[in-house]
Amino acid sequence: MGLDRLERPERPERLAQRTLGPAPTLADVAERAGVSRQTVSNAVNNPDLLRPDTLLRVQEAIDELGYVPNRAARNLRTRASHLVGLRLSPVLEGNATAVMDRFVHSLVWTSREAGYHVLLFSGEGPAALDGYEDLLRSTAVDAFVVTDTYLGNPQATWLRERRAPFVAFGRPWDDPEARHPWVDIDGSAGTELATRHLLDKGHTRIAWIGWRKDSRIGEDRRSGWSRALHERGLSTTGLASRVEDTVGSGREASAVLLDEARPSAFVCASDTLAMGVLHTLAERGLRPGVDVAVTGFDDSQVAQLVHPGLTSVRQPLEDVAIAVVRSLEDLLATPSHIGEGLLLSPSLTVRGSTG
Amino acid sequence: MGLDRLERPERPERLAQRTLGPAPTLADVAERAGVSRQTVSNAVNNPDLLRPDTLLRVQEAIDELGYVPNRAARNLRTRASHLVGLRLSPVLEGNATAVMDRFVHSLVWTSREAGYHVLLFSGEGPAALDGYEDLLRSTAVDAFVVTDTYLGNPQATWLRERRAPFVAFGRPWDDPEARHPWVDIDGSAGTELATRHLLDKGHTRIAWIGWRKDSRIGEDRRSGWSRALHERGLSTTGLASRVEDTVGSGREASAVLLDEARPSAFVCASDTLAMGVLHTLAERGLRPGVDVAVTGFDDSQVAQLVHPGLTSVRQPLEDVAIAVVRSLEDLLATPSHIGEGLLLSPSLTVRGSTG
DNA sequence: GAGCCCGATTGGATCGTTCAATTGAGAACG
DNA sequence: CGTTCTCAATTGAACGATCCAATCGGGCTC
Repeated sequence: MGLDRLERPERPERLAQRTLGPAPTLADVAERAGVSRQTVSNAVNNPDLLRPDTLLRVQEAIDELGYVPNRAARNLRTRASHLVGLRLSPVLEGNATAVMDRFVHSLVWTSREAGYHVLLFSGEGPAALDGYEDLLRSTAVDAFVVTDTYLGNPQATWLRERRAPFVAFGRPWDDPEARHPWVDIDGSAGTELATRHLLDKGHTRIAWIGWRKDSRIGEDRRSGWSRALHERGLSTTGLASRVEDTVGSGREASAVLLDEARPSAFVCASDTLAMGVLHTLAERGLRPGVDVAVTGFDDSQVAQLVHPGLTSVRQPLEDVAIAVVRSLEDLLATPSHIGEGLLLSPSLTVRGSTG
Repeated sequence: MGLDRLERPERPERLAQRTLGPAPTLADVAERAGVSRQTVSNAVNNPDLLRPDTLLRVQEAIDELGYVPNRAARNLRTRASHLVGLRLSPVLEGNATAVMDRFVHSLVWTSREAGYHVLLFSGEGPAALDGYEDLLRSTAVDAFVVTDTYLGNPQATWLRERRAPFVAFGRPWDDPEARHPWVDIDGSAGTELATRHLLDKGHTRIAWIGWRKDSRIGEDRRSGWSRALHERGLSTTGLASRVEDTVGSGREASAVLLDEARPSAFVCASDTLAMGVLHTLAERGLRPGVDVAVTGFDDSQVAQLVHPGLTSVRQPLEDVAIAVVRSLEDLLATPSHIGEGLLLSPSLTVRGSTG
C-alpha cells in the first residue's frame, strides 16, 4: 500500500488529460472502453458485477480520460448528496467555540472515510431553522449533525417532526423519551476523575466552581465532584460556588471560597473558570500546583499554554466524531432505524496545576 | 421588513405541507398555478420577466406547496454548485488552528450572504491534491478557498495550472508574479503597531522573539519590529531571537535575552511565544506589564484568559472573509478575471501585559 | 445438438431543472 | 386593414448519472 503510493507519480495519465476541455462523461468512457454506459456505472459502483477483464478495460479508460462521476447528476438520480450539514453557531460563550472546532475537525476527517463531506452553514435564532429547512428540502444534505442540544432548543424536536435524519452531539436533556440517535460525553465522570486525582494527591478540602443551577451540563459536572467526595465520606457543604462562565467570575468565586472555606484544591466546570482561579492565586502569591491545586474542563489551548500547565478534563472528540458518523451511516442505511444514545468517558490530562 | 418577519408565524402554510409526502417539484407548482414549468423557473430566478399578476399567482403556489428548488437538478443544469471548498489541515502548529477556526466562522457567515455554503474536506500531503481534484472534477464545488500558502506549498500552482477558480488567504510568497486573487494580513504592520505602542509607553530596549529565518511570515513580522525601532533611531542588535513556535522556546529565548540584553519589553511573533515569556517572568518574580512588557500575535483565547491579559495583534479575519468572498464572486462572474492581491491591516488589542 | 439457465451487458426511461427556440396576443405603424 | 414589433408565456431538448426490463452470450445438462 504505502509503497505503491510512493511509486506512482500521482497517476500521470489522468493529470495529463486534466487541463484540457470539458470533463469526460460516463458515455465518453463507455465509448472508449467499447462497452455501454451501464457497464461503466457498474465498474464504478458495483465492480464485482463485471467480468475481471471487462473491469480492467473500463478502469483503464477511466484512468486515461481522468473520469470522475458528476456529483450533480448522481445526486439527482439517487436523491442523495453524501453531504452532512453542520450549523456553526455565531458566538458561543467561553471555550465552547474551541471545543466545537476540535469536533468539526474530527468530524471532517471521520466523515471522509465514510464517503461524506461536511457542509457548514450558519444562522441563529428562528432563522437557523429556515437554514435546516432549505438544505433539507433542496436535497443539499442527506442529514444533519446537531450540536447545541441545550435545554429548550427547538431544533431537535423540530427536526424529528420533519423526519429529518440527524444525529446529535449532546444528550436530549429535556426529553428522556427522545428516540433520536445521540452521542455525548459523560461530564460527571470527567469531574469525578479530576476530583479523585486530587483526593489521591492527598487533598481533602476540594472546592467546586461551576455554572449556575439552570445549566444541566453544569449540574451534571458538579455531580461528579460531589459523588467523588461523598464516596470518601467527605462533606461538600460550603465548598461549592455557582457563577457565570467568565474569568472574572472564577476569580471572585475562588477568592471568596479561599477566605471562607480554605480549600486546598479547586475543581472547575471549565478552563475559563480555572483561569480565574489562577488569577486569584497569582494575586495572592500562591503557587498553583504547590500551594493550591486547580483543575479545568475541556483541555483547551489555554490549559496547555498557561504557566505551570492546567490539569484539565479532556473530551474524546475524535471518538465522538467516529460514533456520530457511525450513527449517521446506520440512520441513512435504514431510515426506520431507532436511534440510541451513547455516552463516552472523558480522560484527564495532568499538568502542573495539580503538582 | 422586520415587522413582517415578526407577524408571520413562520410561514404556516409551508410548514403544514412539509411533513407530508415527497417534495413538490417545479411541475407541481406549475400545475397548481396554471402556468408552465419555465414560468415557475422564471418566477424563482428572473422574477422581472413575469407580469406582476402572474408572478403573484406563482408565488402563492410556491408558498402553498412549500416548494424549494432541487439543488441536484439545478446544479446539473447550471454546472454550478454554489459551494466553496475549504480544506482543513489535520494539525497546524501553535495557534494557527485557532486563527483558522475564526476564519472559518467568518467565512461561513460571509458566504451565506453571497448565497454560498462552505464544504469542508480533509487530506494532507499529496492526498490533499487528490481531494481538490475530485471535488473540482465532480463539480462538487465551484471554487476553493486556499489557506496555507506557505513557501513551497504546491497547491496554489497546481490549482492555477488546472484553471481551478480559487482565492487564497495568504500571499504567494514564493512567486510575486502570481496572478491569482489573494487576501492577506500585513503582519509587518501588526508588529510595528505593537512596537510603537511599547515605544510610546517609554520603552527603548525592546526585544524580538520570532520564528526561524526560513519562515517568510516570521521575517515579515520581524521587519515591523525593526522598522519601528530604526525609525526612532534605536538599534536592534543583540535584541532578536529566532526559535521554534513553542512555549518552551519562548521561555528559553526570553531568559537568555533578559540575561544578555536586559530588554524592558518583548515583541513576539505569536501568542505562544509570548506565553513563554510570561513563564520566564513568573519564574523570576517579574510582573508582566509592570516590570516587563510583552506583546503577542493573533489575539487568541489565551491572550484574553491569561493573568493580566496579553496585549496582542489582532487579525481582521472578518474583513478577510468578506474580501475573499468578494474575490470569489468576481472570479466566478468573469472567469477570465485577473486576480489581484489585497493586504489588510491588523489592529492591536491592548491588555495588562503592557501596563 | 437442442434446451436451459445464469450472469454480463444493453437501450430506454427517468430524476428536476434551465436553456434555446417558438408561439400567441396585443400594440403601434404605415 | 395588414404588417411589424414587443413582450409574456410555452414547448422540447438538454445536463449526466442510475434504475429497470429486456437481451445477449456462454456454459451446462440431458
